[in-house]
Amino acid sequence: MTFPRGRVFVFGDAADRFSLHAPAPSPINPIPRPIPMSEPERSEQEQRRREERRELEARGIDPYPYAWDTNAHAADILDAFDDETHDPEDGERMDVAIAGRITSIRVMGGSAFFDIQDASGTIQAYIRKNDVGKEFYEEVFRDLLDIGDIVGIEGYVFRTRMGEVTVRVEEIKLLSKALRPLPVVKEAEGETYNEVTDKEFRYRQRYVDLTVNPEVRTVVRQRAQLIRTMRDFLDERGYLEVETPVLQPIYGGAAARPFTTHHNALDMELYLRIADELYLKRLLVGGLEGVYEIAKDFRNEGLSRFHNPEFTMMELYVAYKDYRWMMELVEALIERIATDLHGTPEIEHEGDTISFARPWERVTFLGAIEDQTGYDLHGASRDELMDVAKGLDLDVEDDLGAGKLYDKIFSETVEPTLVQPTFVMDYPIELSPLAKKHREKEGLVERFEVIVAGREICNAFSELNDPEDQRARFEEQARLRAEGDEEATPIDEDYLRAMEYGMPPAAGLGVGIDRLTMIMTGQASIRDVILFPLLRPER
RNA sequence: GACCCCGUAGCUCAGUUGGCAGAGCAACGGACUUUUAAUCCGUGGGUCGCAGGUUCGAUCCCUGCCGGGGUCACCA
Repeated sequence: MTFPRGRVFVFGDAADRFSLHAPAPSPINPIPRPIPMSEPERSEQEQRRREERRELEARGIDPYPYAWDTNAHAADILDAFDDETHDPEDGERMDVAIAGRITSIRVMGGSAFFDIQDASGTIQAYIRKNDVGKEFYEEVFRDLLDIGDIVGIEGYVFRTRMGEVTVRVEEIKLLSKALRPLPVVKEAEGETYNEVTDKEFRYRQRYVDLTVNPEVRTVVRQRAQLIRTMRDFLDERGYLEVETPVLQPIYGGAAARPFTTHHNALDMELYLRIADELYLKRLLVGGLEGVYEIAKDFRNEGLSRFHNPEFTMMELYVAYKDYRWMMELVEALIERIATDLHGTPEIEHEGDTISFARPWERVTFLGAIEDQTGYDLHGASRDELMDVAKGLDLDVEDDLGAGKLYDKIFSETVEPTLVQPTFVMDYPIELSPLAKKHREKEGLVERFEVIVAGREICNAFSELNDPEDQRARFEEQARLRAEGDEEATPIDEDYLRAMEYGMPPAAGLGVGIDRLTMIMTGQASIRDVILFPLLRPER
């Protein structure tokens, strides 16, 4: 605990800008300014609220006190009297202490109704001049408290003439004075008025969005529950949650361009991880058998409603299993997540009913392409793939390799058609430098993706554990890289060294948490499931 | 990266074929002691995203820029 050395009295806005104790900036050691020189002019309402704050202080009321004890949340109180005939004043009086933000005030002379929003929801409060005193009611409550302020109230529960469960205020304490006006959103008969809809406003000022658009909180909670269910599911099976490096000297595990950064003391370039895969599989070498990680990956790519440069991935690796076993696990995992969130494995998504009930349909990569296009691409050469792509009128650049061509053909012709969860199995080897060769089919690997609503949400394979094959695959990647494929991964010698000690056969899985959350919560944009999506800086 | 759309009060939005910038809510003053988008009377509030250009005059027309959204490209 530290105390300010001296109190700086503030008479006007100018005094807010600099502490009297701040050392003068020097060219050698510039002092970062907490508030820019050209502070924007304050609106009438902002000035007004600052005046109210000073008036509160002049009256000896701390506008930012330290704590307030509560014994309930709004939803608890409403739940306790959800029966419309049950009068809270029948029987024992229910005393409550709650805290939250004032979202509406309706003054009617000597009494007033106001709404308090807390984490659980909103409840109405009722305050009377006679209960709290004329001076406090008129000069503090009515004149100095505003919509947006955070308060604590104590009182008892009753039901109004209109039947609304309400807290009769016996004590009210300001807990935080809001110096900016909160947008006021009103609702009646299913209509919402003055709803804050501006996407930029909502993403940049998510704190306001969360207050004025309660459905955002629902998505936040559902995302948390989705991750909790996933973690429970994995823990129940005995898999160990681990953490691997974000800062990596060599990146790998996916086809993507990385972010670079620099470590000063070691004077070395580092990459932010694009996947967890190579480190998690090192742990299989170490004998951990079943490991998973839920973490952020970073890919230096464009933004869209499906792409945020940092995103959350769950990766799981289980020793002695293969991709067929992993399919069963994925079905069980996703079905449980859907059921936990919605009470049923069926969800509504963009007009479709999607059922995650097991078992899901299984198709093969090349089989699905043949069904959609009529082309059998088994054993096709790069040039043949190019001809097919052009025959399908796809927009392809002339220098694309076989892997990219397969990917292009598949994602253009097959992916959009897969609405119900579908396993797509057995990918061309060119697309999958870390997956084990198919035990029967030449030129393919044992890999599957799960496509739902036309989007990939999982990627998994029987993990390649033959160090010599792995080296050959890396060398192929290096060749692609030399040819200009910036997403081809570099050779990771330490990873090969680990594998040379012997990695057990294993099944691996990656699940994109953001995209899974989009589907499970019905959100059309990844920015609606990420609290603070990357935006260009404000100016 | 390309193309299309958008940016007006704290919020939601009108608007000006180029001529003093509007409404509802919010705010402020007043009335009202169980309201329900509370109501009633009154008042104030704007760099019309930014910078140029055209024009007697630009929020409006033109150009560039900034920010956002969408589609495409790339990607998971």
